[in-house]
This record gives sequence, structure tokens and C-alpha cells, in this order.
Amino acid sequence: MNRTANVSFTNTTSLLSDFAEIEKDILLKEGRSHFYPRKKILFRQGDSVTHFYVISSGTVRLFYETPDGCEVTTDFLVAGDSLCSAEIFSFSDEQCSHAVAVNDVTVLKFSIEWLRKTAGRYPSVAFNLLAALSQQTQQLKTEAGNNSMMSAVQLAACFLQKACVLHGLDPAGFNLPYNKSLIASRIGVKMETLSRSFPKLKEIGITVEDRHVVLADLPNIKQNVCDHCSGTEQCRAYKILHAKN
Amino acid sequence: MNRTANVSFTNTTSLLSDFAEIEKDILLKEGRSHFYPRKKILFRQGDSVTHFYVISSGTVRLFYETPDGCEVTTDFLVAGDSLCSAEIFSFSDEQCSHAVAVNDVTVLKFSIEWLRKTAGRYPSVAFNLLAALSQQTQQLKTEAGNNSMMSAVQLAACFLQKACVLHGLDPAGFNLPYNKSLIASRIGVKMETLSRSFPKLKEIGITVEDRHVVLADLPNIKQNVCDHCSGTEQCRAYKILHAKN
DNA sequence: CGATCGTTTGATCCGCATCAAGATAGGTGG
DNA sequence: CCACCTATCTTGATGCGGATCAAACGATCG
Repeated sequence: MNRTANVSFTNTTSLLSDFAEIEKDILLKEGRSHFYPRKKILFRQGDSVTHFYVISSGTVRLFYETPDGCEVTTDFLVAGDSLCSAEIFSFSDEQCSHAVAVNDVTVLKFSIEWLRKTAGRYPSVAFNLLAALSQQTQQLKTEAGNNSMMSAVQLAACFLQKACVLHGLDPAGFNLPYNKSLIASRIGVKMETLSRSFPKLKEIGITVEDRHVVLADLPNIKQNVCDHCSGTEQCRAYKILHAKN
Repeated sequence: MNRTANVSFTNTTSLLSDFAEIEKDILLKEGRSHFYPRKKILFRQGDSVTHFYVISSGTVRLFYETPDGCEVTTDFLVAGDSLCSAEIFSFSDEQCSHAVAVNDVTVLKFSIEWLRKTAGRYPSVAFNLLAALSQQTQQLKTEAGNNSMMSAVQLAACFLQKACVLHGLDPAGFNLPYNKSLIASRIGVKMETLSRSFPKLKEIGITVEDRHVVLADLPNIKQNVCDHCSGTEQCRAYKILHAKN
């Protein structure tokens, strides 16, 4: 587990992207780089929280198991995103979800004791943690709202647009970064339902054939991603939502 | 707007309950006490975030409006809970929901500038904010999971148990602290559906007649509240969930 | 070449929303 | 005191969306 120097943090909404250079140095010096091959588990639901992670490359899937054995995917995380930011300062020290590498993944690991100590010593570190947590909370809120109000077709449309932006892909044509079953699990519908939504997506300019996706009529897709679907009229999901009225 | 000395923070999971005495003093000295009568609006969705609030007494409802005019209640907050904790440190300075007094409410208000400054000066204040945010995030996560997996009957059962604990009521018999339409809006179902779930609730020992509720067979209700339904076998919603198998 | 995985497609069922019509209670004015 | 009204809630009938069960298809792999 050697240290790495060439870590890139591309995600503009990430925890670290936003740090001043001094704090970045502090963190990069302390962080131990770890490699997880595809399908390797980073931690399991119920494990005690020992580390804070920042993803350097690859994609991590968070999911939990319901008592009846059903997997619910709560998020996909990419380079620059952090894991266990909420867990560090909460009362329970148990992981509330599994984390598994979707593809080959490298992360920086920090012990939670060190991070707590450092947050106490450097206010700017604490502030950045606060900002990261705030954003997570906001995102969860809007997502909770969306999920309860949107149909399977709308959810699929949103997901594809978000995935395109998140992974920096070309809307004019790209390959799905993960299985369709994972996508279904992420948007909270069954595989069969997701499958049936593709013909309907085609009608509104989203073509999905095998792994290949085309998002037509959306040159400025970044502005169209629907974190706040309900509010922004450029959003495709918004249009779908109101097509019927 | 006079200052108040006799503020009680009963909620054990609240932001302030957990502060050391010194920090409590700092906050209580700065906080301005405000009174909001029943139905008065604290702030509206889209307003710019100017203050951080801690509830001294009463109940506040958070909700947002969908484009088609439907109200979605995201939370009820009671004495000791805080408002806008996530908003203070996030990029957007817009309120993402309305806040309205369910009954007569008193709050302590702090300007966000002051709180940011104070969090920078006193690490323990920053830590308590981190802890509060962490907890909020965790709660949102489990709730998002629950909502997608639970039926209307299960959601109603959960809500009644939580409400009982949250408001410190007697499970052997209490009156609903709010309208049934608000409850329906909170658990994300229509009034009619909530209404139809009451007969089914009776079968599992939850009696609802008009405003009066009895939670039978649950002497230790606090242990039964289902923040983590999926995991705890004592939880009534867990039992409902698995009654069919 | 069969075997397994991921996906599609079809048939059916169930839960919740919707629309519509009472029911009950609290409040107001005559 | 009664008639009326509105808010809140209940009950019934119907329709739709998504889950479930089941079968088949194509691709990859040993």
C-alpha cells in the first residue's frame, strides 16, 4: 500500500476539490492509498467504522440488504467523492451499508481518529467537512422528494442524464458504466420495469440499445441534470412529468 | 423580541442537548427568542437563508410544493431540533422548503454569519454541528430506504410510534398532535389510503379512533421505534413486513 | 456445445391514486 | 335553538403502475 502523488479530484462537488492547497497537502500526506479490484468489498453493513475514504479513481457502489434479502443501492460514488463522512461524527459506529468496487478502484484512507483530531485543529478542515455533509444532506432531501413523486420512466431518464454528467461521458453516445440490474436497484424499481421503460424513453429522445445510450436534443446536458427536477424547467424529467397535463 | 432564560431542550438527539455548558452559554446569550403563532410561516421555499433556528417549544412542519401544487411534508420538528443546519454551510443560500408553525412556537434565532464565525472559533461548536448534520444524514438515508420498501400500513405504524416517542406521549392512549391529512402528507400517501389503513392497524394492536390512539402490547415503545426498521426485530413495522411470509 | 448470466417480453395480480359520495363535528348567523 | 356551512375524515367504485411469476432470447465462457 504505497502512497500516491498523482491523485486527481475531478468532481467539482467533492469534498477535497474545494480545499485550500494547505489542507490538501495535510490530507494527501496522511492518506494511505489502497487498491480494490472489481467486485472487492471495501466494507460491509454492520462493520465498525474505522476509516474515512476519498476515491481517487473508479466507481464504488453503496447498498444495503433488507431482511428479505433484497439489495437496495443507495449511491454510486466516483473520483473525488468521500465515504463515511456522515459516519465519523455520528453516535453509531456501525456502517449502515455495504461498499463494493464496481470496477477497479483506488482510494485514500484516513483513520477516523486522525480526521477528528485534524478537524479540531484546522477549522478549515472542519468547515469543508461541514460543507460536504451539508451538500449530502441537501441531495438526500431532494432525492427523497423526487423518488416519491416520479414514475419509473422519469427516474430512468434522470438517472441516465446524471450518470452521463457524473462520469463525464458524451451525451451524443456512450456506453452504460454499469449493469442494468444495478441501475434498476439504484432507482428503486425491478429490472423488468426498467426494461419496459426504454421504449417510452425513446419517444422523448433517450435511446438505449444494449449498453449504448444516446441523449438527443440536449447539448447542454450539465444544466439539465435534475437535482432539483421539480424546479428547473429545462430538465427533461420535468418535461416528462408535465407532458400529460 | 426579548431574550429568554427558561429554555428547555428535551430532545436527546437535538443539536444543543449535547453541548457542553460553555457552548450552551455562548449560544443562549446570542440567540434571540421569537414567537410564531399557529399557522405562521417561519420562512418560505426560495427565501434566502439568513438564520439558524433552534426550537424552544412547539412543533414546526417542513414541506415543499411540487410544480403541480402538491404539498410534500418532509419533517416535523420539536423542541430542541434545529432548522437550516444543512443550509448554513451549503453552496445554495435558498431555503429548499417552507417552514410553518403547527401550533404556537418559540425559537431561538442566530444569524448565519455569527454561527459560521463561532464555529470557526470554537471547535466544539463545529463538532456539534457536524454531529447534528451527521445524524440528519443518517436519518435521511434510513428513511429513504424505508419509504421505498414499506407499504402504507407499515409507514402509518412507524409514524404513530415515532410520533408517540417524539412528543413524549403515553402509548396506552394519546391524542394525535396533528391532522390526519398532515400525517398522510408526511408518510407520502393520500388521505384516503391512510384512512383505509386504520382497520388494518387495529389487527396488529394499533387503535386509531378519531384523534385518539392506543399502541397496545408495547410497554417499551422507545426501543421499538423503527429508525432502522429493517434491522430490529422488536420493531412492529418489521413484524408487519414479515407477517406474510 | 451446453451452461450460466444479463436482459427482454408476456400474463397476471395487488396496492395505491383517483374520483365521487356520504358522514361527523365545530362554528356561524338568523 | 335550529338551519347552514365548512373542515375533516370515511367509504365505495374504478383504473393504472409497477411487482411478480414465467418463459424465451442473446451473449459470453468453460
